[in-house]
Amino acid sequence: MSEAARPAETLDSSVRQRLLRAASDLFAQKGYAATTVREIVAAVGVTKPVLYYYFGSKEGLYLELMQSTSQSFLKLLDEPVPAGATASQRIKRLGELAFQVFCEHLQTMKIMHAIYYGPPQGAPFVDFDALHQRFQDEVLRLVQEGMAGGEFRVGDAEVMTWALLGAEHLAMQFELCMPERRMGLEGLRRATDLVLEGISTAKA
Amino acid sequence: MSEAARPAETLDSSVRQRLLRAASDLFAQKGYAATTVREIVAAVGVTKPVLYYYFGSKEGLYLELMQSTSQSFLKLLDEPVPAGATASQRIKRLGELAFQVFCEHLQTMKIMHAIYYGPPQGAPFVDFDALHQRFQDEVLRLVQEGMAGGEFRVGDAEVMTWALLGAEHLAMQFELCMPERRMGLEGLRRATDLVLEGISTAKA
DNA sequence: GTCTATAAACTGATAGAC
DNA sequence: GTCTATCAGTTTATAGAC
Repeated sequence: MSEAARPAETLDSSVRQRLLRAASDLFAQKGYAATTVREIVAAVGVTKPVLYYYFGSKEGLYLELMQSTSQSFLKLLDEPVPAGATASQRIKRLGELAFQVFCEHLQTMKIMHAIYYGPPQGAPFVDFDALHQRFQDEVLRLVQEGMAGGEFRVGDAEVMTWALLGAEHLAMQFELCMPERRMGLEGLRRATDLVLEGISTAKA
Repeated sequence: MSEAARPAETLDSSVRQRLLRAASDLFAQKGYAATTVREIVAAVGVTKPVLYYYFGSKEGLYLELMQSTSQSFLKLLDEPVPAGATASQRIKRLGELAFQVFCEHLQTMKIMHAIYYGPPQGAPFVDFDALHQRFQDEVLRLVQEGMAGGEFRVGDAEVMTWALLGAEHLAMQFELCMPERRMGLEGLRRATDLVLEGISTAKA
């Protein structure tokens, strides 16, 4: 509708976007249950019906946050890879893109982690495991591909996947909880390279 | 007093221990804030004053759980290593012991993660970062030791540490959230070996 | 001291005017 | 699209009986 016709700048500062932003900040800081609809709308400077107009409910707003972030990750899996890329390059590319999406949605990732590791807080169920599994499967597939193509040493592809995902998860956790000592994209690259060198047939 | 003189079996099933166990189960399942003192004592079959006698408060009980688990981890850092052990062997040993402690205190670790990643829930502050940092520092030290001794390739010891810790963290996260697909101690060993082989000068 | 009954406050959510 | 006004359900606090 008219919303789609707006320039991008207007969209980013739209009430809808500002509500999403305020909610993600508050949910991340205080938790889903402890954050009230009143606080969210007050932070944006609008009234409650505006929130219900856009999202139907507090749960709807939460789900919008979760699903939009999940979609950003899932999109990475369907993106076309550069022609002629090696398995190593594809693994690195996927890992880096996922890390960037993670950083762009840092507040939402904080909420996800809090719900995932902690009590549900009354928030509607979201299948975080499935998302994680999709990614793990894709990395496993890429490792098996590289192994079949002679790029990686013959071995247990699952163990190699664990080593690769471990670096990824650690980089994400640092970003979330210890930003002052974070690995950053560059640290993730170097740790991933280290693992990839270890499983590669070619010697650096 | 008399408590110290009791045989170990009696200690494990003492009211104090049963309170700790019940509290860790409830905190892990429902969160610290949502768990009432009433529920804890009801689960053990005692009255509230019993809890206040042993721990002073709900906070005191919580801190006892956190500190006893933290101590189990910190003890690993001070334990004497087998004479003549290589850096690889020391790293593997530390990682495996830490993983075992993690599994033994699984419920408490669940609480730690919930507090660490989520809202404080009114729980008293515990410096989880410091504990994590102590471990990371120790692994880094061992990597540097191995590098100085020619056991590991010359490179960025911090990056190597990240790769090693990544596998450890992933194994712990699986144990916590996806026990049905867990790496287990054996998976951790193999992933750690993979990384260690990659940074070793000796070829397997 | 402990329990129950009730009141006050706050929650997510809605109706209807503009 | 946004507002004012208000809903019903829940939690929280407290007063008062036991």
